[in-house]
This record gives sequence, structure tokens and C-alpha cells, in this order.
Amino acid sequence: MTQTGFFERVYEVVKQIPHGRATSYGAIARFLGTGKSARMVGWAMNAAHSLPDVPAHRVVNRKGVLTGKHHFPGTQLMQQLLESEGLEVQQDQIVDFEKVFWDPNDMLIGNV
DNA sequence: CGATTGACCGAAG
DNA sequence: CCTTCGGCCAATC
Repeated sequence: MTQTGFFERVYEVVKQIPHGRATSYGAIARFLGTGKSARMVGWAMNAAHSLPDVPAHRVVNRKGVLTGKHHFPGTQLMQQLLESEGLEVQQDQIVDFEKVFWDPNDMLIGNV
């Protein structure tokens, strides 16, 4: 373990996302310190396909748009998953995203 | 090993 | 609103 790789860190963060919340790639990237390399988070998600504990559907882009829904099986699966968690999704975009937005740092704050 | 791509972000035109 | 560019890093071709 050790020195958790970049991907593992992303997984850990994504797995900590509270139920009914969502975060953005950039937020995670920034939290990990990668900041500008938010793309790597996206790549991590791609690899996360094998991980059952990585709710990629809770990870959206900065605007709260379900950019990665195309990577999910089906067509509305991602949206349905979010709606299943009490979120509102319209036109591939999370409603009141700023209200459901969960910052990884909040995880630390709540732990204190 | 070089070039391309990718579930992004932000700024600029 | 749309396109272009820079950045950052890893995986793939």
C-alpha cells in the first residue's frame, strides 16, 4: 500500500462520497494535489470499472453534467442511479449541483 | 519510444 | 454558444 497510487487515492475519495451527494473530477484532483490533472481522475474512473465500490455516477464534471454517462451501460443508468439517491437530474445535468456538491475536504472536516 | 487520446478545467476569442 | 489552446499525467496505439 502503501503509498497509494493515484488511482487508489481517487477510489478512496469517491468511495467516501456520501449517499445522495456528488462531486467533480476537478475537486478530487485538487484534493489529491494533482489540481490541473483532473483528466487523470477521469482515467482513474475508467479503470474503476472493475471496482464495485467506486460509484463513478457520483462523479461529474464541474457543471454537474453527467459527462461520463456515455461510459455506463444503458443510456440513463447514471441518471437513474443519481435519482435513486435522491438527486435531481435533468438534461444530463444535476439540479442544484452546488447544493449536493460534496467536497472531499468535507470528509476531513467531518472526521475531526 | 513518439504520437494520440481521455469520464477535465479554465481562460480567451 | 462554440471552438481553440494550454496544462497535466497515464494508458494505448
